[in-house]
Amino acid sequence: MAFGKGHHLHLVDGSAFIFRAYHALPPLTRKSDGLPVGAVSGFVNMVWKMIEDNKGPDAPTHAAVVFDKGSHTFRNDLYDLYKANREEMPEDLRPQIPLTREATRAFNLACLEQEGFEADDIIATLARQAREAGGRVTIISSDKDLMQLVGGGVEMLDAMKNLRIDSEGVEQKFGVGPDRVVDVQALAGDSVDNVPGAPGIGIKTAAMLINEYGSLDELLERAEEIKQPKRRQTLIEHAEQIRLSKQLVQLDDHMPLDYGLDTLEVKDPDPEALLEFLTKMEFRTIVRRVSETLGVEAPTIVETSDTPAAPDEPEMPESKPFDLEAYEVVRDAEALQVWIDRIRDRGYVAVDTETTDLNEMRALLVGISLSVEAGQACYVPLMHRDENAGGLFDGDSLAGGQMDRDLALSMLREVFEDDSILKIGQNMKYDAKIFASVGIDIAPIEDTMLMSYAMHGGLHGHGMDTLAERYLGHKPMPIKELIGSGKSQITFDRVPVDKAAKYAAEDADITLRLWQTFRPGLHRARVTTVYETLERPLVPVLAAMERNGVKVDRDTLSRMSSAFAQKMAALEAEIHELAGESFNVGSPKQLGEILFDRMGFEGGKKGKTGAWSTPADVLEDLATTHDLPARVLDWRQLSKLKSTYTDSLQEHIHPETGRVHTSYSIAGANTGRLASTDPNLQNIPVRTEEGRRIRGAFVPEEGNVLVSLDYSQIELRILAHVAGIDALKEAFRDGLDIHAATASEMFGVPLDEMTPEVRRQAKAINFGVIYGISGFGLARNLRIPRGEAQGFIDRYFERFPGIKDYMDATVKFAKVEGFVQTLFGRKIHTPEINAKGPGAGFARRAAINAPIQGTAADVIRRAMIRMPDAIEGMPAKMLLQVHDELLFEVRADAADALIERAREVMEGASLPAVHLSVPLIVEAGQGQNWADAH
DNA sequence: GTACTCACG
DNA sequence: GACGTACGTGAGTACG
Repeated sequence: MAFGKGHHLHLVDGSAFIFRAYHALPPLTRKSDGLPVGAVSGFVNMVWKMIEDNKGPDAPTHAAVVFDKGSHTFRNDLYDLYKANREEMPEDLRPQIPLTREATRAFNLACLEQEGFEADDIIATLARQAREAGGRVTIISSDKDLMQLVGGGVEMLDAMKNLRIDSEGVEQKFGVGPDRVVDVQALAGDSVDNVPGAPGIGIKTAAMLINEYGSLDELLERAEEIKQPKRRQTLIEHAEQIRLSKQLVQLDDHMPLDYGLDTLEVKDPDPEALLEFLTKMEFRTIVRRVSETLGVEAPTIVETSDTPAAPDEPEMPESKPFDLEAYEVVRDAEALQVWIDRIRDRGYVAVDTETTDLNEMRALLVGISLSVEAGQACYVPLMHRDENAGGLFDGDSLAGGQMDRDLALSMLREVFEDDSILKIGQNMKYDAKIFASVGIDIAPIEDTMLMSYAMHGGLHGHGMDTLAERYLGHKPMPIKELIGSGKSQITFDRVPVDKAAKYAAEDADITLRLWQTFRPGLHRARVTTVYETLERPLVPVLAAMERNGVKVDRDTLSRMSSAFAQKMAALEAEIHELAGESFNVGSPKQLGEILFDRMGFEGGKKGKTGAWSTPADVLEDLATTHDLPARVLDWRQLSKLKSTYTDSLQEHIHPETGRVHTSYSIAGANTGRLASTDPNLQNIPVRTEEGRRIRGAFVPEEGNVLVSLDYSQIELRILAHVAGIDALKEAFRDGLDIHAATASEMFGVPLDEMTPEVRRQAKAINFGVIYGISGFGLARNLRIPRGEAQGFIDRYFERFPGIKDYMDATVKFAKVEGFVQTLFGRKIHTPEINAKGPGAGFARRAAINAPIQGTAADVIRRAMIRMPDAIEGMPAKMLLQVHDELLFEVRADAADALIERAREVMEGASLPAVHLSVPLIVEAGQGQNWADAH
């Protein structure tokens, strides 16, 4: 039947339905296996309600559900920042997307989507066609972007509020008729979609201007006539940006479509197909309702034994015991295919890789374990060596009974790179890097370690052993049983396959069970957003940075090592001479005996073990009166630089890449900071001239430069914001030297009369505040009497009373709730806060510091997560993060462009989630090595 | 394996 | 009134 006069087309904004369903509903999982289906369930209910509500005389004759497809549209080509501030799609929503398509078809509704276009464009095109054919259209959506389509037989319907929107409704919302909505939107911009518009002009002003001038074109043409000088200037200066904005908001109603309106005719749902889908999803209520309405018998949904924990129950599930004998060894393609089918059926899989090395850059893939259901897991051995062939010549031959590695990987690739299948791992960054090394880009992912970090940060570690014991009541098989320890340790590929399989499959099994346990907990603890925006998206970003590595010049380090060794030998001789005897300068115990027992110096302290303690500050005091401690300090500095940096860094240069590849632990630091290990590249010297030379060994490849961008005073800025200190905020807004400003405020010294000494004291106090200041700590840091330090603190609190209030409030919150929070919702638990004794002081200061340090950590995490997209296409790589600094390597001619782009991302990183009342400022530098890039 | 020391933010 | 303290990390060395 050809669409025409008297016909009525319903166009449903399907993507909006999905997001509404996802965010409005608690996380629902399919009972039998834990598959996330909350959004599907909500979607199905909304579609069903829509169908029921629209029966009767005005029922649609034609209908379609329209979806967005892909994230890149022609609008991104017009403006690369379009929708750039959108948070990533939550990963537990991703596998539900194909299911909503399936649901639509199960309802016998046309399901439309097209690559490169938004759902809105398809809707616009169909609405135009229907109107031109003389029919009526109802758009089921509340999206204001669609309001431009209203009029001439087109209406909108907000299905949630059951509200019809016609031309009049649009005029109420925008102050202009539907035909001028685009003009108003172009002027006002849209923060949600990141449409720039004209700065300082909102919907109200935009509507007024359009009404006055009739149209946007007219307005821009006659902008000179505008009376308000500022507004006139804005419109003239931003005319291009406004025209671009119009292009962005203007829907394309002439899309090429492969189907006509005629094909969208409404058909009744086929009860069998619909109920089959709903039964598969295990939606009991809707199955019953649909059956009743359609007058058919409801199919039964099989009850399964492993019921997930109810919301208030503890997180320990009553689960199947672990049975190592039940695990399967996959030895051929047929067996692997069976597992792949099971995975596709489920939509998710727990994965674990076994390798030859804990360091991903050296590690070779040995085998892969998979699990799709608690208690059921398999191991796919790939590169195990023949344990019996330990001889001189056949020691490297492969053990029998293993699949061809390349075949197995090509089969698994289809699953690991499939957008609709969730891959669950414990510390997925490790596995992602291993897979990257064999050319597999694993996504989307879920990480049980990071789920635990988001939920239990501060309570305990997040390694698999800890989590399995705490939350599954199960102690995993220790790896030592397989590979031994110490000198006789072997690599995993030497472990017999059958033994290896039990260990490996158990890990996948545990990971799957942890995921099932943690999933509901994440929402209950209200940290889903933290996990989804600050933890999980960081995994691929860090994996890429670590694989990039940073080039380190071996010769520079080697020359420095030799020079240090010579100087140390000379100092050592001098020290022995001064001491009158030979001893190990590197032994604090022996040094203490020389200094305090034999030479009779005062001021030494003994440690827990009764040995003398000789930290640098004590030696510094002694150095004022004697040469020996001074020489020891020099020796220690060189010793540190040599062993920790110039020597050890050389050993970390990767033989193939010639670069140093650190590893970041995401869940290591309690506050949300990253930690760098193996080697630690977050503590490369910078404070002394001698040490700073080590940074000179960090270099770019030929034709490139290193670019460093760092947040200026980010923690103090955050403090000013969270504690609401107006004086500090103003100082930051005015771009003042914050330590000098603090000193001026405290001591009444005018800024232009500030002395370095007074500024230094204020600086120490500023840092002290962030650390949960104490008179003792400040006194020690500034080397002043304790009473004087306390006086400073009292004066500071007097000048900035908000700080004290903030500290007290934070501690009180921690005592009541057991945790503190960052501005982005990260929780840091404080289990010791109510303890008695000295521990209470530590916990108190940690609780004060955590929200500040943690918020800063969250900010740079957000910047890092956005960075790959922001610098896409530029000849630049992000290499390192050092808490408030990001280091890039970029082709020399693109350095300035990179700085501009990266700075924009970093300075705007808190948005749109948090609007700080102080600006975030990023300082940038570039050079031929890391020292010069500062 | 623990303690001490010291490099960074 | 005494006690013991700046916050967060990782790594190398000595020593038991």
